[in-house]
Order: sequence, then C-alpha cells, then structure tokens
Amino acid sequence: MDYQKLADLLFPDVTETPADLEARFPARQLPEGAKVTRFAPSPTGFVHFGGLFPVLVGERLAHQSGGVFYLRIEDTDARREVPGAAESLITTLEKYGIHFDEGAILGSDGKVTDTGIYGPYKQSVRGSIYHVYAKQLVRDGLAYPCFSTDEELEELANTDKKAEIKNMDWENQAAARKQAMLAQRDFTMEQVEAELAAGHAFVLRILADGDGEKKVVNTDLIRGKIEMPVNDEDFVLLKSDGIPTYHFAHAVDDHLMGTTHVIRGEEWLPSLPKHLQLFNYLHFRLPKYMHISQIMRLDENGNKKKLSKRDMGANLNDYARMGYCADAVVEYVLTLLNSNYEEWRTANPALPYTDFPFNIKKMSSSGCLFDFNKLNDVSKNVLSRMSADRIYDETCVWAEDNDPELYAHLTADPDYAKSIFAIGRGGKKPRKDFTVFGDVKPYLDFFYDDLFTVKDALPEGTDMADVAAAIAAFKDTYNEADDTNAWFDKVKAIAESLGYAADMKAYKADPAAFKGSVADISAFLRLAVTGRQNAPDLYTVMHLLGRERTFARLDSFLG
RNA sequence: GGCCCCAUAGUCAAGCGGCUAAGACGUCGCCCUCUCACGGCGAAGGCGUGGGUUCGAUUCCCGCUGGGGUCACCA
Repeated sequence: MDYQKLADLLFPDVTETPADLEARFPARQLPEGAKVTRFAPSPTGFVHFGGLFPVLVGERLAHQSGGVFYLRIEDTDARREVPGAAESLITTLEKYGIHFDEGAILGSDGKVTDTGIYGPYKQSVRGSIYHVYAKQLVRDGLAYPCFSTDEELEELANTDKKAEIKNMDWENQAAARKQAMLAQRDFTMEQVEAELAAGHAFVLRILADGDGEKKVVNTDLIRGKIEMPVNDEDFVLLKSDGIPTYHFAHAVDDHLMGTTHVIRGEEWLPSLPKHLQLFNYLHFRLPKYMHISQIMRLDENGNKKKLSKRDMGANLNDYARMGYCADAVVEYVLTLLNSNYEEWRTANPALPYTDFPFNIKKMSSSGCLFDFNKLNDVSKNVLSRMSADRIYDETCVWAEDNDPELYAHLTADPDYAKSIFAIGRGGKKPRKDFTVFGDVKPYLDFFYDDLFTVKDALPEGTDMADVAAAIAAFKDTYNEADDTNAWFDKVKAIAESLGYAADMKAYKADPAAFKGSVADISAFLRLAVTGRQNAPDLYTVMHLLGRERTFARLDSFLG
C-alpha cells in the first residue's frame, strides 16, 4: 500500500504539514513551572455544578503558577449543540469570577469569538488543522479510511451492541465486532478510489497497535500510577463529516495550544489509553493528566449516583436562583477539592480564596456526595463575613431578579438598608442570620412600615394590663440619647415596678416569687416593635426605626 | 460481562506500621443570654470483609464484597 498516495487521495486539499503548524503555533514562552490549563466544555446546555471542579482546579493551578488558563469550546457534535449554550456558559462562569486569559470570549455582538494566538478556540472551525495531522497519520500508515457505517459493521459481525450489554454475552460478540472492524483495514487502493468516486463518505480510524495484552502506564496527578491495557480498538478519528472526535481533537488541540495539565472528570479515565496512543502516533509530548472524581448524589435506594442534569443543584445557574452567592458555592467546592481549605479559611477569614495555596496533593481520589448542609454552613459563613455594603449590593442583585418588592425597598433608601445590614456585622463573631439571600426579607421586613406585620402572639396567659403599663412606662422614660446600658436599666426598672424580676438569676432561682422577669417585659416591647418574638438587639432596632416610628408601633400594638 | 477507579462515623475528611483514630457539617444535651443570631462546653457515631507480611496493621500485598465509571461517527 502506498500510504502517501492514499493520504493525497483522502486529503487532496491539505497542503500544510505538521511542521507548518508547529511554526504557526510556536511553544509558549513561560517561566519555569508555569502551568497551562484549560476548560474545554461542549456547548450542550447549562454549566453543570460538577464542571466547577475542573474549572477551579485549572484556574488555580494556572494562575498560581504564573501560567495560562484558557477556554476552548468543544463543539464537534452539531447534533447535541444547544444554540446559545456557549454564550451563556461564558456568562455563567463570569458570575463565578472565573477569569480566562485567552480562548473563547464574548464579542461585542454577544456572540462567541476569541482572543489569543493559539486559536481559533472553537473546534468546529479548526477543521483544516485536524486534517493536516490526519493526513500525516494516513501517510504514516497509522490511520485508514473506513467506508462502512456502524450499523453495517454490526451487521457484518452479526451483533447488536445494546443487546450485548443487556445479555452480557459481551465477549464473543465484541470479538466478532472487532473482526468486522479489522476487516476494514484490508482495503486496496482500487477499492478506496471506487468508494470515493461513488461519493461515499468515510470515517478515519486509527490503526491500533492491537496488543490488548500489553499494559500502558500513566501517572495520574491525583491517583498516581495507573496501568491499563494498551488500546487495541480502531476508534474513529474523523467522523464522516470530516469533524474530529473528542479523542483526536484533544490530542491536536492540547498539543498545539501548549496545555501542560489536562484536568478533566474521571469518566475520561477509560479512554486514556486511546489518548496515550494518539500522542505517541503523533509524536506529541504528553501532558500531565489529572482525573477528578465526580460529585454524587443519593438516589431513592440510597446508592450514590452521578449528579445528573435533572437533579436539583445540577445547573450552576440554579444556585443564584436559590439565593446562594457565587462565592459561597466556590468556597464549598474548594472545601471538597482541598481538604485543608477550611482550616486555612478559619485562620484567614478576610483573605480572598485566591490567596489559598491550592495543592494537588490535598485532592481526594474518591467521589463525594453533594451535601446541602455543608453548603449552607459555608454559605452562612461567607455571608456573615461580608461588609454591610457588600451584602447590600449582593442582596440587591439577587432581589432584582427574584424579589422585586424587596429590591424596591432596599434601593429606595440604600443608607437605611445598609445600616440594617450592619447590625451585628463586622466583628469577630458576626451574626449569621442568612444562609441564602431569600433569608434577608423575613429577617428585616419589619424595618419597613408597609412590610411590618405582627407575626407572633403574646404568650398564653399574658396580663394585658402589664403589657399596657410596661409600654406606657417605657414611653415615659424613653430617651434616644441613652446608651444601650442606660436603656436597658430603664427596662429593668419598669420590670421591677410591675413586680417582674429585673435580675434573671434571681428570677431563675425562684420564679414563683415574681410575676415574670425582665425577659417578659422585653418580649412585650419586642413584639410590639418588631412584630415577632425573635429579633436582633432591640435597642439598635429602635434607634434605626427612630423614636416616632417606635412609638407609633407601641401605640398601635395596644390597639 | 471486560477494563478501570474508589473504600476511615449520616456527610466531607486527617492519618501515611505503634495514636485514648484529628477536625468540619449535621444530630442531641448543657452553658452564656432580655429574645434571636453568635460564642463556649460536651455526647452519640467510624477504619466493609477474609487472608497474608510484620513483634505490631486503619496504614503494605492479595482475594472477596460493596459503590462508581466506561465499553459511540457524544463529549
């Protein structure tokens, strides 16, 4: 077989050589140790929560080492492509603060375009590049055209793949299939010419070494040494429309774009031998591989399952809707990614997560279960650490889309709203009232007259005369200039005058000796002013509301 | 079924041959406290299993079991 002739026959339009491409895309000039990583999603829908794992790892590794993090769109399957998915993907990641140094970006027209000298970064428009290498493989006798469709192949082998799996009579049928595929290798130049002349399409298959008994070894950055059978399957390189499969595109792109570390989900592990073989055939330097465990969920039977598209929390955009701020989600993922992250966070509450020394060695090789409890805890802490200004801004962004009423109130008087958010915030032990932004409104609605309602009731058996007396006395002695201690001393005095214990210890020691305690008096006031039994520090609340509104509520409470 | 990955409490996890087997979330109890939210203290709960190796295994090796992934002209 004259491989050169075959190559020309198959790819008559390809005039460039791999050497030309190498010259066009010279190696990157980066400092020693700099890592080049990428996120390479296929635009088939929303960004999956699990996608955040490789994204964060890639981003940290690249930027921590002074390297490059780029975005490549793997749109080689037109049938699965969802219009606008690439665009929304970029927008979503942006909201999570993920910055790409090069690759696919959003143009001024809102469409995907790109930036960087190793492009284009959309695989669908890199066809001619793949063909250069495809031609080389054919010329080297390492790839061949196959004119049979998958169905025809199965017919030849008298098998049905789906049935094989079900019947589990895999081995024999798989062997038959393989035989049928192998038969395709035995073509003659005349046959190829005839097929091409007839206008038949072909797929380009790799000519696999064929010794599945031998092992190939690779050192995974997380799992260590992995030993697998050498690839012996003539897998497809180029589909019949000339577009490459993932495997081929991965090899060519990551080589040309200078990727040093391939970070991807563990579902790729089984196809690693294919990639090792391809890099070898192509004489490409092998990147380092890291296969990340998948995030799981629990199904009805209590088994772990991959967090799939339809599951709650699978869509990264869901979190914004549910009221989680992007930082919290990122922080949660980081705690799963690096086991010492939480420890670091506790020691460095104020630093941005980008200051955390991300370490591959601290990554776990087993898949973990998604845990809303933990996310909630992380989120609560993230929100509690924010400044009043920041949480005001974040809440507004959320409320604009999800709670117009709240949004209107917050933005009507930003300073007032911020002073509400400032309650118990900023110290070493900040209040932790919010897990999600949806918690904000029920927490602070009573600060707004038109949202204020009396939600809770006085305890059973409360003496209304005492309530009225307490409120009257409170109004009589109220002085806005009082500090919190002076204020509370007056409340205590009122309690005492009504036969309620001013000292809680005394009350607890002998409850029967009093009608109640200062806690009860406070509860009366709190209920009147906030409409509920539980609220932040009453003194502060009253000062934010102001004397007039405080009194108005005290008055209307009595009816 | 073949191949591959994984295996410490309900969850996430330290551990890397000798420990009363860290810590976090969740759960429960107590304390603090004018309520709440914090904060503090404490409790319950764990090395899947059988063989080796070793003076000694959670730790190293093998089998088993369990869970997961994968086996496309999808990525």
